[in-house]
Amino acid sequence: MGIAERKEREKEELREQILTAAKTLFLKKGVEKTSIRNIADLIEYSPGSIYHYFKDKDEIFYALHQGGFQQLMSKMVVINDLPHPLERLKAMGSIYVHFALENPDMYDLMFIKEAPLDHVARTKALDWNEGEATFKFLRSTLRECMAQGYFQGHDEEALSFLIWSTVHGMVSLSIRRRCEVVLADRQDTIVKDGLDAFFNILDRL
Amino acid sequence: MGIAERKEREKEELREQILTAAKTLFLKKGVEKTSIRNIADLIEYSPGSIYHYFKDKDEIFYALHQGGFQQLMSKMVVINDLPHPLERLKAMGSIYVHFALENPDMYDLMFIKEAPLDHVARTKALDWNEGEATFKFLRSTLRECMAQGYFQGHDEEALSFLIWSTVHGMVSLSIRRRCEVVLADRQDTIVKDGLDAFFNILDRL
DNA sequence: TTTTGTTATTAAACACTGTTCAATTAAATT
DNA sequence: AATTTAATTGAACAGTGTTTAATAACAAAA
Repeated sequence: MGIAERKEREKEELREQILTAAKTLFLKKGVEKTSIRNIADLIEYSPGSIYHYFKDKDEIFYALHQGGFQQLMSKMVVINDLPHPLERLKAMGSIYVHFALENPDMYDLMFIKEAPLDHVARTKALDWNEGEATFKFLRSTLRECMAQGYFQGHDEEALSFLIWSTVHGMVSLSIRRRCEVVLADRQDTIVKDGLDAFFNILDRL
Repeated sequence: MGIAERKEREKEELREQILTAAKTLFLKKGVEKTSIRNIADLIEYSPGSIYHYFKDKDEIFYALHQGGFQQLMSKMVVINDLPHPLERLKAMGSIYVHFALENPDMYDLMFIKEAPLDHVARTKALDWNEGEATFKFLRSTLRECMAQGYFQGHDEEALSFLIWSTVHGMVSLSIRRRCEVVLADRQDTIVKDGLDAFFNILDRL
């Protein structure tokens, strides 16, 4: 039955086409200003066709945001070369921040926008695998730090959340332009300076 | 010329009516799902009328978000009773977090959504008075801490940004539902636990 | 009191949006 | 060649923010 497989392959191909078109447009204009009709125009199909491949607009951006997590995770692998867990933890922070500042729209989709999580909530899928894997990676690294005597007396889960919040807070204030006016003079360096200050504190903890 | 004044007053009244209608709807349905027509319906005017009082939709929500800052600032005054600057700093953090969790939609508008800052950018008003005042308040409190010997060797501005980022990170991850699945079992307490862990670190710094 | 000028208000229109659906076309199976 | 299945379409629906020409309301001047 090679035909069914070819059809399956063709269907997957168009699905991929829709996704890359959506990504191109969203990186250029943002999620809100990327319409189904825009995507349809770019791949030269009618708007209605899109709905044979995706349930709705949110599903498209949920699929896109999954790719973002793969991208982020692939950048994380380099930390395996670092033997010291605290160095690994700090390297993770650097990679996270750099990823966010280099791919602000993707980061926005992954951690700030409500669209992908709305989709998770609506499909009653109680898990958000992409985000969970990333958080578990942080937790296990922190656990290794604690096993070596760092951060004694702290709750591992709460501290993981606190660390995540700190880096997320810095980049999301930057991405959503809350620094531009409040810290206008050192706009470009404030996130890096904040991260350095954070690392300093982690070292002294 | 009492007539001109009365007209001015009437105009201001309708402006206020639009604002309260917008606030009611936005707290019930969110910014995106609150339309100009919804607001017009509620105050029993035509949609076009709104545009005699506000340039566009963003200007309405910019005005609303200003009210949010007044609300937040009014809650901050109680810290004046605390003589110790570090206690004041921690109290500020608590108030900030509580405000965010009790008024998630307003916090969203003030610190997460792009709408109000888009308005700032478009009107070429290089300052965002509301946000700046709040940040300056944090900075001055931190400066007092440092004057009393706390946080030695740190850059005051960078540390202010780091502290702001930490509390903002926690509440924004919570508001945008990134905790729900990743930390499902302690959803309700994780922000409080994170804040406690943060205070612990500040004490030991 | 009537005319003039200003301001407020409106309905209608424009160009969009996400989404649904009946009709059409295309392709594979019988 | 006829039938079934799947893909694609254009049109429609109900909504969006915003603009604009016409109208109504009202104060000031003649």
